Amino acid sequence: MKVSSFPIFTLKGVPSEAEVPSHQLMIKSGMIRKLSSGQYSWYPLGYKVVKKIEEVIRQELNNIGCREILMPTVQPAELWQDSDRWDKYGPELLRFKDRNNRDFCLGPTFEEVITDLVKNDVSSYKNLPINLFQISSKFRDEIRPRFGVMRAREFIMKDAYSFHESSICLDKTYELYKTAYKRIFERLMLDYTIVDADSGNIGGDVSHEFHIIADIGEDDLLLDKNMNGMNIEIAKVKYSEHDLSKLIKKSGLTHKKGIEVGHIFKLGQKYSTKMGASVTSNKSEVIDMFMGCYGIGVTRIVAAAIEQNYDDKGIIWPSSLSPFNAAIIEIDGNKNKNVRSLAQKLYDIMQSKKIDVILDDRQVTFGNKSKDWELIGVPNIFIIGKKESEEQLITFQRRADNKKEFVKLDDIEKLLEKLSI
RNA sequence: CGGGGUGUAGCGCAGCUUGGUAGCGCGGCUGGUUUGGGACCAGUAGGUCGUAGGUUCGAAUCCUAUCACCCCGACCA
Repeated sequence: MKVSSFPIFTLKGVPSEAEVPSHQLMIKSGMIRKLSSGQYSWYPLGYKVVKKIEEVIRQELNNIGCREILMPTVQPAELWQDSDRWDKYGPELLRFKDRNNRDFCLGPTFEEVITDLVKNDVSSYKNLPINLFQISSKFRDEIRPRFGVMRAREFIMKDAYSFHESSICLDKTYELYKTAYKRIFERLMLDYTIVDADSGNIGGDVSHEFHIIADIGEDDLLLDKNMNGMNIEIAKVKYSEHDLSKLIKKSGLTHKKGIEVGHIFKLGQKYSTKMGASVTSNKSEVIDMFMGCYGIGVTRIVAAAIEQNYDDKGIIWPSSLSPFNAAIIEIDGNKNKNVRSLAQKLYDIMQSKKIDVILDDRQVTFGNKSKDWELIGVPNIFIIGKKESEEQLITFQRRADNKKEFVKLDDIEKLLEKLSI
């Protein structure tokens, strides 16, 4: 792609409303713009990162037999009344009426809709287990939206649901998701940990949270040397205040801040019983289905990843998340034909190798382009100016350490292979 | 919802104390010179001063109400 057809909107300054690094950098690099409190539009640059995360999730869930669906964002109140959550969920459930005065809400989560969906089509144990997921916008009228997309009111979440005839089958599937989640966060190259958690509003008895460790995290975690542990919420329930501080001292637990990016629950029969989602077993018994649900905060991961990967110049994307694998900066390409043709040549080579590359063909000075791509955080930057074009060289800058080196054009394919981008 | 704070040009801000009809930097546009680290010169466009009401001859400035946004707490991916 070329910048002439891929608009980027970097800023020199940053709006005063952004406090944490990820929020500032996302605005400054032009990934997002605020529409209203907790609501953001995604420009191509930011949305590409979202898509990369979605694709990893999609692949790993498909690998465990989970299939993608899409459900409506606007949900009828009746379903929520069936599950008893219409009254229990609280004001973060945004409610409104349609023209016929019927009550609706914007979906913050989809247990009701999916249970209703599946119960109408599944009546035999022979159809189970079933695993379905969607990646879609959720709306929660948060008490206090914060830190940009970190805690937004409208956000993209992957939510998966499983249905079983027995708790044993649910247990097995739950472990399957846990493994898939580990693979997802490893592929995204993020520093994460898994903790025992409180299942909160969603319900159920067993749950684990996946956290990205970061100072601005909103959750308090107690972790041992192997980074295993629990959310402090759970610890408070399990132990008294006194026992807790004793336990922390004795077992050498450390207190870290985490950003919750994934949460898996064993729901059991909570929703199936309330909503009448049952199947007939091989012994002709009617059984309420056992359910699990499994969430990943897609847009939150974008912010969390930046919190773990930035310096004073900007974002430093892990290759798994970067909107582009490589950026080519041409210096004065509008006037210098040799520069332009060398840049085009490198661009063609990369395209033929299926490298996701952006060529900066704007009519701005080198300093502007350089600052922009360092800010945007593309891991591999290639610079072509007068010197390079005369000597058939390319300057290669690695964003991680900003070191530059000359590479002969003849050696460029070797370099690209070495970088495996 | 409680506490704190901010609303003036696309962004960052000054002006408000002590009322006199809006300014600076960045950005934008035009022309020219530039292009290896956010260039320079000249010109130019852009503002219901968050909104409504009040006080006054006169309000960005004083008063009242209201809205929006940000930060600290309780909720969550």
